[in-house]
Amino acid sequence: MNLEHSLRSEIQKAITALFNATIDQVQLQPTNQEFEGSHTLVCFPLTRASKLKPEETAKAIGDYLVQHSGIVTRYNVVKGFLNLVISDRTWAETFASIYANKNYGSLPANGKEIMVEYSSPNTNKPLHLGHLRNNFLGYSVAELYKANGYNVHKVQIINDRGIHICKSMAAWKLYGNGETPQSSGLKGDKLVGKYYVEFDKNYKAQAKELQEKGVSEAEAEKQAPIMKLAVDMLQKWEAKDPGTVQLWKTMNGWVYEGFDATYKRMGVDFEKLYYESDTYLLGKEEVLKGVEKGIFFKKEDGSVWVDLTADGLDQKVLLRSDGTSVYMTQDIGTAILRFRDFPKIEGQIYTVGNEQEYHFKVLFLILGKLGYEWAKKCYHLSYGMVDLPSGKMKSREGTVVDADDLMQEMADEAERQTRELGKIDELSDAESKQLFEMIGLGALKFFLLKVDPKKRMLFDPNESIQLQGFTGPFIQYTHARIRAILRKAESMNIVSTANDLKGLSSLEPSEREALHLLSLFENKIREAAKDYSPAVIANYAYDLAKQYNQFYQNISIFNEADPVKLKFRVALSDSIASAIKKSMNLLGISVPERM
RNA sequence: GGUCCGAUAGCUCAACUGGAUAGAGCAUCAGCCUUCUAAGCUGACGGUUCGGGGUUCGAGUCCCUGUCGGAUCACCA
Repeated sequence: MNLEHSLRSEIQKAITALFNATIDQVQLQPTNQEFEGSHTLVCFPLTRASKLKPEETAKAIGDYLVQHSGIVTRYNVVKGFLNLVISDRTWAETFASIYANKNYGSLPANGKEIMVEYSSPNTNKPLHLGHLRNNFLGYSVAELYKANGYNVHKVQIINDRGIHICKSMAAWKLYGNGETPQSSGLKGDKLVGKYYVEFDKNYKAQAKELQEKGVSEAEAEKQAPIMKLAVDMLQKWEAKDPGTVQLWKTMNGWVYEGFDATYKRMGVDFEKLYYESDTYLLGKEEVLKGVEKGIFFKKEDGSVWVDLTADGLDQKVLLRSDGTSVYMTQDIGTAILRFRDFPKIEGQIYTVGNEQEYHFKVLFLILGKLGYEWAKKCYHLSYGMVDLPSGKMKSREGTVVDADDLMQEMADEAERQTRELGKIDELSDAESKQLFEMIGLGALKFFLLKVDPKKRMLFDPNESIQLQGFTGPFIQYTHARIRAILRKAESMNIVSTANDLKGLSSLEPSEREALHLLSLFENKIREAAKDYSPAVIANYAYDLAKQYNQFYQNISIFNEADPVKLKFRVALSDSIASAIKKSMNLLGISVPERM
């Protein structure tokens, strides 16, 4: 039984009976704290049907509901707002049905499939803070769709080819002396990243030197020997030169090993990986087909373009005059390949930063022009940049926050603060370590996910390691607290069944509030997926935990003499712990048994 | 310059998509551990929702306009 549905239908009945009208949009909202009640009907829009003043309309509906619905016990009217008080018996029934439903918080399978792309790094540099937001977001949105009944495929596209990786390769060849992750003790992605920096340093020095000799800036940038080497390697790679391909494979291999370790610690996973080196040729084919069909056009120099002026955009290049593909070409190929691999998906969600909004607008238009119906179901989950207190992250200024380092710092800080509180003496070393990791990552993920994804956000390191207030650890702590209650109940052999709870006669305000929040869980799961926003769940989990703590503070569970109330309180605690756990799991965060 | 985002308490963020006296956390101050975990709870302080017009029963939310930030408009990815 869904309380809100029942209430809405009772209100409809009342409107029909009283005013002989049907209203498609019943405006129901939570009641403000200062008034009695939980649900409020906004009556202003109903005055046209009722032909009464808002207050009179509210009163009429209120009276009707009290007399006929069996849900509402009393009401009050403030201006045009009808504040409804739900009977405790109804609350008890609502809770009994939630408690009996083991799958509460997961909607039934809907037979639909969807694909979520996230992460999608370049292979020349280690992952950083921006990737963390991307990964946590993508992972969470995928989990949200699962909870909404979808079959979800998590994928990424790895940008494994192009000039960027050739730069690392060139620098390694020149200065590497055969260094490997094994010989250096460096993580593979870090090692390759080191040579990317090395490239940049030498490149700049060489270009500067040339300029001092009187070469123009543009020319110097082309003439720098290390750049020539990188470009040469790119051409050799495209020509499948064995030595170059071998080095490319080796260095990318190092990067993947490094990434795997980072992904593992982040707790994200992928069903299938796509590599641009595999998809760019397909994209090229599709573009050439498009030229034949007259969807795209070729210029005299041989370059291929799409004309999007009719859509209010520009002309956009799809193949260079030398016939090589650009970023867009690859993305066309990747998209098509994915729908071949997973024919049942209805669409794709691309988790990519908002600096690429224009790119995806163009991509979806092109796919539509190529005749793919599913282009309409492709969505760019565009998220804002992560700024530091000092401003944007800039690799040149060394302000990039490394993903591995950050996760380690969070775990260390969690350890420091946990030890200081001294509550975990009975845990083994291994358990403790696991707990620090859970808390540190929980804090980090929650910090990055609690903000609306669309908005740019500020990452303040000092604030992110906070474990009090609106944070992941606060919620984890609440869960651990409830688990302690449940362990005690178990040891006292207190077992609650949905049937026991029907005899419940009255509720305390804090119980009613907690129960009300609990009843909103599935709505929140729908809303979060619809808006592609884990922040909805983060806020919900926080509200729920906060409300539980208030209940916990006000009411002593085990001092209750009435056995039905005692059982109810244990059962309510159980259901809330479970909702907290599921919510946090939707964010990719685990919750501990004790902390 | 064109297009698209954003601006809410000292700071970081909410506000159920047009509803009531705009809410949390942090910070500051004052209370609460003999009780189920004080990573908690209660209270105080804190607002011209960037400025100016408009739409209507009602605007932080919609429209116009100005200011300030950001992104984007490559034969880069």
